[in-house]
Amino acid sequence: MNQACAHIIDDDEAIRDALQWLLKTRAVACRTWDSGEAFLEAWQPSWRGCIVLDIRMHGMSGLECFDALLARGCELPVIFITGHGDVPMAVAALKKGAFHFIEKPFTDHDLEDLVEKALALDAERQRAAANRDNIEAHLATLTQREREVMDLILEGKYNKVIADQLSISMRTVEAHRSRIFDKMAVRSAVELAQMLTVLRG
Amino acid sequence: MNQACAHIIDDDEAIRDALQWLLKTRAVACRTWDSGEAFLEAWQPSWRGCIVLDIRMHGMSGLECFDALLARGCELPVIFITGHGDVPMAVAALKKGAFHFIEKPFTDHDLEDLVEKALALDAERQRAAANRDNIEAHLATLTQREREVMDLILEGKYNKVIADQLSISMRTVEAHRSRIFDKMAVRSAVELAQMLTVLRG
DNA sequence: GTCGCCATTGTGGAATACCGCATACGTGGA
DNA sequence: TCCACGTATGCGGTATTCCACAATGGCGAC
Repeated sequence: MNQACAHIIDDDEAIRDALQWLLKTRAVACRTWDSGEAFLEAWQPSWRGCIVLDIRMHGMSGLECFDALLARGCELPVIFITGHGDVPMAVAALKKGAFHFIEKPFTDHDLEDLVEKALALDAERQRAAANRDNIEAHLATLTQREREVMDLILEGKYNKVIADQLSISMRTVEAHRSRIFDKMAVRSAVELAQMLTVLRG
Repeated sequence: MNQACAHIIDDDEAIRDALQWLLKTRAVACRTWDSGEAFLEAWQPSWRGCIVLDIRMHGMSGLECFDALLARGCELPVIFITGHGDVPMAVAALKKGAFHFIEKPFTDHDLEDLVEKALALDAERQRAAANRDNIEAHLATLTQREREVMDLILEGKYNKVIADQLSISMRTVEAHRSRIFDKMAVRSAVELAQMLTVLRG
């Protein structure tokens, strides 16, 4: 399930099948869901790809499903499909972060194009997230004390000042500093600073 | 003209007057324009505030005006106003970066609220831009050579390595380094790195 | 209990950064 | 022409970093 995959959520089986067939001919992996509830129950944060979400469904609407996903931290690009145009709805969805909002009828090409772009966006986001995860994994190996020392290093303070501030000896600060650079796989405080501003910026 | 100001662009004088009156009662400074062309000719990059832009106008349409503004680097939040709902148009405008897309009829409160939020967004952007401008102003005082040395410092290299790479002596690198810190108003390479990652991140 | 991890401190020395002062050359403007 | 500025270099001294090695006490896991 770590494969990028277009999730088609629609309560109309005929449409699910049609979309799935369309995307499969374009070599896009698909998975279909017959309701927002079903998708929400199954969804895992590690999933990649995008979501094609029908607005009007029995039970939970597409918009409700979207809201629930956002609340759970799902960042998959969402392409909304709707039968009848509604500008305020489209505006609200996009301002909340939806990827696109398209009205029926649309051409095969329209949807293929949208799905491809959504998948590309997600791939790009995943690359950025992988960077952050990697840095955070390094950070996680630091002990509490090492993190305190690191914070002070990142303020550009001398070991001497850090030692005073933490009421420990300079030697200890040096030992921490050395281990920090080692664990974070950097050679200088400058590299460390750049690494972490990527994380926070 | 450095005052935040809501620019109302509409070829219907009655609407211009109505919107202007509405916003003025809310203590929002306004300026009105009877065409996209007129606004485009007058617009200056230093202007702050937001734009309320009618879609359908004689001559240049609101969307054309928007495209032209984007091409010129205008980043003012744009609130589109349209008489007849058109989802694809709204989606396209928002994906290009428009702030909002609202259909007539709307209530006074709707527009007041949108304009206030757009102004707040612009104010926030201006704060961030002021930061960047400040840093760039410092950067601009650096000589060519100093910038080269700075780039190498930001790669975490020792003065010795920098000297080798630029085929100059370590002493000279030290001199540059000192002036760089002085001009950039920082005390350490770490601060410099953080300053510049803010600029680039 | 023993082992490993963490925080702590220490020694001593080599490498590097940081600072003020002085000098020199070329270029462009007053 | 003289002055300001950017670039480049050097000296001497102090502060700081970086490194390898060694050691102690606390704490949780096996």
